[in-house]
Amino acid sequence: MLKISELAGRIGLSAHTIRFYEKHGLIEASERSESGYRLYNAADVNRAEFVKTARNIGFSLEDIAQLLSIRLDRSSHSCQEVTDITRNKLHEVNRKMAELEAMQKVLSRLLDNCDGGLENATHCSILEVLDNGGLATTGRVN
Amino acid sequence: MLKISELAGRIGLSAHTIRFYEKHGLIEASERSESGYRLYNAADVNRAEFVKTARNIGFSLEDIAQLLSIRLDRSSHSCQEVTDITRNKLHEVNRKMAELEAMQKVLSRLLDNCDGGLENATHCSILEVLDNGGLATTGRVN
DNA sequence: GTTGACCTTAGAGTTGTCTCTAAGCTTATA
DNA sequence: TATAAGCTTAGAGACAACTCTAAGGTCAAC
Repeated sequence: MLKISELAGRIGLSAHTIRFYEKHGLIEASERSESGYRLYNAADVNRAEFVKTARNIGFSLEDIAQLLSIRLDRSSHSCQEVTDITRNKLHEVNRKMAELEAMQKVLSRLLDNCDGGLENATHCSILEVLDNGGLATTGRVN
Repeated sequence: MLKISELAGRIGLSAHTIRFYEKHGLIEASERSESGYRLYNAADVNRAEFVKTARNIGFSLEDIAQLLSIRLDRSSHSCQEVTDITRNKLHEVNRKMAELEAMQKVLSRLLDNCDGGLENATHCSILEVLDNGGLATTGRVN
């Protein structure tokens, strides 16, 4: 049976975060010592590691809560429920990537068109673009 | 002179957001009507449009505050200050993209290895991966 | 028996960007 | 003149995922 900071050290989270996860139903200590200390058994540790792994992959705490409830009773959930959660996450990641790619292109083009020298910013091409509502349509990167 | 909701309609922000930006020093109304209504002149509108354009590109409000202070007195700032802000933003975007790409790869691989059928989740390969600490080292996508 | 590390709780604070509410004043329209 | 739309302010609430604090109890070592 591990105490909270032992579990924390083992899975690489702070004790604070573990309590926070507990409050949100993700991690639990199946026992308490006489003095009220949380005590984690092997199953608790596995569950905590599951949470950490899912978090590392990028699942939200809410996603993880759903995954845990499936994990808790695998036979009454379908495999599809798991892939749905995973696919939704992938779509979300794809959406964010597309946004970031757009930003990346614009920022790169702003930098390409500006030498960034030590002269003053009176004719700075980046400020001009910002003043003119963005990159011109002509020659815009798609 | 535009009132707040006229400005809002013009640049595509809510009046709420414009007041919020004002509180953070990004947008200002150089005049008030007798009754206290904000009144925006052409320069105010240009400034607000600058803010909106920069926000669309993805600059944070803090970035924009810096860009605005340069814009306000271009001759006492160097072009380099502007490119520095832009370059930092690009680096930040690149970092986030790398994170998202890693997530994308893992999620795709999880989905590849799981048929996601309606059968129950007893042998769900995704749950297994999560239970085993992540994708195996052998064959890991770099 | 004292020090210091560790544990407990409830709850507040952080970050960034809004978004909304309440309570009341102003302006335009019918 | 009545009504509705629009404006004002200060301040609260939302979101995610922590992060920290205060005030105190517990435990191991010396």
